[in-house]
Amino acid sequence: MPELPEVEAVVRTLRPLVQKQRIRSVHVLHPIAVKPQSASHLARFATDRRIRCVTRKGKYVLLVLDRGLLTLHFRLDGQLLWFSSPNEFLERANQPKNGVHVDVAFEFGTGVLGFADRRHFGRVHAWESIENSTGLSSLGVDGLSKDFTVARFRELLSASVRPLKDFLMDQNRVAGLGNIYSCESLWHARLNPRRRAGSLKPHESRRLHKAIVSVLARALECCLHPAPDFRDSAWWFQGLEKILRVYGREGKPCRRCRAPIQRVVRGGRSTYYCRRCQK
DNA sequence: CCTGCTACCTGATGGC
DNA sequence: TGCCATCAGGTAGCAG
Repeated sequence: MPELPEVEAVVRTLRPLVQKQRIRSVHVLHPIAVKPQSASHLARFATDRRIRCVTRKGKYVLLVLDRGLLTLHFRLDGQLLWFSSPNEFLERANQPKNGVHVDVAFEFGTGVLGFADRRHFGRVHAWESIENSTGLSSLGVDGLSKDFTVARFRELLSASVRPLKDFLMDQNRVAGLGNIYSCESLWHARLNPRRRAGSLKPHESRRLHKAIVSVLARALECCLHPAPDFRDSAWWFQGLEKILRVYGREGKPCRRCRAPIQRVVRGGRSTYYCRRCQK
């Protein structure tokens, strides 16, 4: 459940389920999901704590407790599941027949929240404070926040010599963009992914800022309708493909100028762009 | 400090 | 059908 809009939609769905609830118990079924922390640390930390609020920073979900906080990160394939009772959880989770996969579960008075990721990339961590988490504390300005202004964005761009694509993927500059929405933003802004961040003219950085904001807002709208369904393990965001203009369209005509879309690979990640109209 | 590369895992898909 | 290669929406950790 990767990029910022998807995570935001998850947070909004999760909030009414667990906010103000007390965590009765914690079950770590696959300890790899809490690495490099330990199952006992997470259990000790979270058991009997109340969730003060559910929020988000970049692609991290934050469960702020009455003391400390938990972070959930879905990486590539993680998702949340909701079971209406401990009984339902026991019957459905990690059963050999038709079982849904669960790595970590939090039991509440109203139901059980499962964190699932069969690929075991996703993580659940416990922290005394945000500052204690290197990943969290170094995050840049959130792409959906009010602090993401053109002026701030220009400052960040001018301080970097990296290619725009790498710059946008760097969570420590602007937090929340991943591979898909980086490609999409660059396409909307008509900018070549290889351009150096610091080389943008003022009108170009304004264009890119506007593109990022609108791409994220549009995707979020899409992610909220319909809202995530944690009861259905097969559920996934619908209709995102119809808002994508360039991602995944290698060889197909650019929706602006009809030139074929290029795919280039770096570090195992694909970048899609139009050679003709992204300069 | 910055940058670039690899490891971490599993499942789906497509070519032969 | 089976086998193999490739691909997947991400980040931490490391070397240079």
